[in-house]
Amino acid sequence: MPELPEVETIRRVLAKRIIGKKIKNLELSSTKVVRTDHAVLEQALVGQRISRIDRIGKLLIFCIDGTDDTILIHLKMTGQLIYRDKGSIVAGGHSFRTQGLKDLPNIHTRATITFADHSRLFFNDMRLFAYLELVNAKKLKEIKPTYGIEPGTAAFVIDSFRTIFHNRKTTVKALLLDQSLVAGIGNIYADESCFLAGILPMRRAHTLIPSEIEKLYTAVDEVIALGIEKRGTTFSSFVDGVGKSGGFLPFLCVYNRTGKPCKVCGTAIKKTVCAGRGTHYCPTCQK
DNA sequence: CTTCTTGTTACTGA
DNA sequence: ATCAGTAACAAGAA
Repeated sequence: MPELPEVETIRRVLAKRIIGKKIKNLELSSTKVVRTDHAVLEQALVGQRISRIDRIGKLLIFCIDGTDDTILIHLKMTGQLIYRDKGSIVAGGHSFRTQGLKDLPNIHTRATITFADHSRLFFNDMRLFAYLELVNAKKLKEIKPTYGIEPGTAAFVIDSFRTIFHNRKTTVKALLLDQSLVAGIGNIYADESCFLAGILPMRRAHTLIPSEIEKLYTAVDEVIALGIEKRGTTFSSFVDGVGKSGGFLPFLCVYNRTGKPCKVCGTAIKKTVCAGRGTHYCPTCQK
């Protein structure tokens, strides 16, 4: 489940490796993962270079040098972007079915970009939720305002956070997961933020007193920053831009720790459903 | 076999 | 009209 820290980790790893490289070839699957017509994509990409990689929330934006067109990639739940140098590519010759998933391409590879130096970028997705799409500057401009304030940016200020919680009857968790309000938080970091703030995720947002909103604001900022520093959480399928696991798993306090002792007070971590998602919390530390 | 997993959206109902 | 809650999507693990 790549969330902001995982997507940012991928962005940083890939930026170091693919920016400025000439795109030589594209291999695209006919699944719905590739949303743009193949011929149109080839026309836009082959012979061009990626000038920069941006990110809004969990959405990656690959800018194409010399044009206003961009490639959007959303990994959704099981998407992966893995870069391989020329020498590390496993030679073909055996079928995908008998091939290990660490070999690339594999059965889940939906797009492959080959650069002029023979290095490659693989876009994998086990389920077919992730997508790759070519959009022009006008369309991208329309997408941007659909995202809310983002932890780690100048727009992430306490006043905006207060406004989000003002008069909202829904749960704290639902607000944190709403990308149009706060961009980049998913199930893992929502639960972890609530734990750090000492607030139950199922609390109604308007019942939070000012000091609680401040605590949650700080908690979100800190959890996301630490997540980025530890290069994301590998819980199921996340790997960074070169296939490495993230390092945040040992820092999780509640997510996927049902029944295990709270790291602060020793109480067994509980799990319930909130905002339609598995929700983990410490019944003692969180009020 | 059933149940559970999640990011986003479309739909439902109040 | 607005807002909140949930089913659906998909495919694999347990």
